[in-house]
Formats: sequence, structure tokens, C-alpha cells
Amino acid sequence: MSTLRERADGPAEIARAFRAAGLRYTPQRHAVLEFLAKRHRHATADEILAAINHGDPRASRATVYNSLHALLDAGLVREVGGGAAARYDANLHRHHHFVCDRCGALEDIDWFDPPLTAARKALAGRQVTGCDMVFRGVCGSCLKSGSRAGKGERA
Amino acid sequence: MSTLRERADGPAEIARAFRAAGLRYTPQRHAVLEFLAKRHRHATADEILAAINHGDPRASRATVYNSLHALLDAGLVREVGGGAAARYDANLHRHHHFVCDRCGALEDIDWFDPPLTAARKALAGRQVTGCDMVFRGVCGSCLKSGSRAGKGERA
DNA sequence: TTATCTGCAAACGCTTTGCATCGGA
DNA sequence: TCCGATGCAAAGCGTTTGCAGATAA
Repeated sequence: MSTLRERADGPAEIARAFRAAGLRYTPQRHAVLEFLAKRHRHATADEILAAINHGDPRASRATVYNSLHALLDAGLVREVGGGAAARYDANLHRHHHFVCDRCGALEDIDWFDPPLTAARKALAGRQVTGCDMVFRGVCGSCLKSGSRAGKGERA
Repeated sequence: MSTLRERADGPAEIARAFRAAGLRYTPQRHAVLEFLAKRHRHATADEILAAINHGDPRASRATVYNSLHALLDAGLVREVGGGAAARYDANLHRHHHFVCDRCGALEDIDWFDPPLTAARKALAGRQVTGCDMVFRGVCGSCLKSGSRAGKGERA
């Protein structure tokens, strides 16, 4: 499991990631992956679209979705269910998620091993390749402020 | 935490659940909760709508969503991210989920305690009220058949 | 050269909303 | 009686698709 976010800060690394994954390397795809890898995590497709079209390569909405699907298939990007719109995350560092029921923030939680031993019995007869743990509750700043913060992304 | 599915098979129990939750009790809402509690789990809003309009009380699409939200707020129903459309589950028995990457089946996994001790450090500073564990992999029948089963619900 | 990606726009599916009416408490 | 639920239809939003033209390998 590579840690793209740590090592792929240079354009060359991103190009290499595409080739390693057997994906065609286009400026648009580069922009999508670079945006996710270097700048923002938990970005929605729309945020990616806006950011890219603010910059140089310019990609259409369809192309952004297209690229995201290619990257998902290749395992370079992860989809997080979060809320209404899907969020994408290039950080392949394993981590869990926490969703604040009050302000909707989606935060990363440091990785710890899921209880696969305890799960073994319950999961018998299946081939398990992954486990997403999503915790829910009230995040730190909502606890502090005591009120509802702006609904949105804060991770 | 009540186990509606086990005890609320009678209409009276369902009415009671509404009153206990401080919700207005209408025929439509009764039908939604009854459908989820007695018959089908992991049902989409559309499935609920179709089932209800096949029966007696008849509810509009908006009313189904409306009822579901009321039930969600009251904690009588759980939303499961599953796929494109949200799925709803009245079984308040705690359980985890398993999603088959091959056929898309959504299965229940017997409850076991999440590793909250291990998580404590990572979750510090937050108030945690819940934990959804979603396992991914290949389900039993796909393993057997070796090919892709029909995409859909099989839990 | 050729398979495949891009871009545009329109379609699609799920969910929400506005508003007049109905009905449970 | 009165607040809130219902029903209809239309809008909203995120996502996908079809097809002609462009482009990476």
C-alpha cells in the first residue's frame, strides 16, 4: 500500500503512479490526482472541478467523474460516503473516519486495527478485503462551542 | 435500545413506538414502520413506496421520505449508505454490514464490540455516540459461483 | 494508427421543496 | 382549534451517458 500523499509531491511521481497503475496519463487526470494528493482531502467532485477549472488544465464535469472512476479502479483514490455527495481522498494512508452529527464535519481518525479476530466468526464464509469504520458523535469544536457550527467540511 | 423487530409485530406496538418517540401517529407512518419492522430490511425509499401503495394506506413519495426522516430522528430506523439510493433498516438490533464488491449484496453481520479501547486515543476530544463498521469483500455465494451474481439486494 | 480520453449537453435517479388541503391531538 | 402531516408536481442536486472530436501510446 503506497502512501502517495507523502511521496508524490512532484509531477513526475504522479505520472509514475499513473503508469504503474496502467492508466493513460492526461493533463486532466494529472490535475485531479495532484489536487487530491497534495492539497485537499475529502473533496467532492464539484470542489475538484472548481479547483481544476480555476487552474490550468481545465476539465469538464464528465472528465472529472471519469478520472475519479479510473483512479478509484486503480486504487489510487478512495471514496468516502460522508453525506449527500461522495467525497474523494487520495491519502492511501489507512485511516478511519469520524462524522460529526452536529456540524457534519468529516475528520480522519488515526489508524488502529479493526477487531478482525472478534469479527472472524461473524464474517465466516466470506472473503474480506477491507473494513471501513465510521464513528459518529460530536466533534471537538462543536463540544467546545456548544452550538452548531457551519455545516460542512473541516477535516 | 429497543428491539422493535422482535416485539413490535402487533399494530399496537408500532403505535406505542410512535408515542414513545413523541411522533404523530398516522396511517402512512404506521405503514412505513410496519413494513420495515416486519417484512423487509435494507429497503430503499422506492421499495417502501411501492409496497405501501400496493397495500392500503397509500402514501406519496414525499410522505415516505418525510416519515423516514421522522423515524430516523426518533432513532426508530437506521440509514445504511449501501449504494446509490439510501437503504433503511428498522432492525434496531445492533449489527454491522458487509458489502460484496462483486454482486453488490448488502448483508448483516452479527454484532461484536468495536475496539473502542484501541480507538480511545485516536478519538480523543470527541464525543462518540456510534460506530458503523462496513466490511467489504466477496460474499459467500459469489465465492461459490466464482462469477458475478445479479447486482442487488440479497441480505 | 488506434484505442481511449475529453468536452458538451442532455438525461437520469434520488431526494427535497412549495403550497394548498387534511387530520391527529 | 391548531400545529403539523399529507399529496401533488416541479425543482434541485449529484452523477451518468451519447456522441463527435482530440490525443496519448
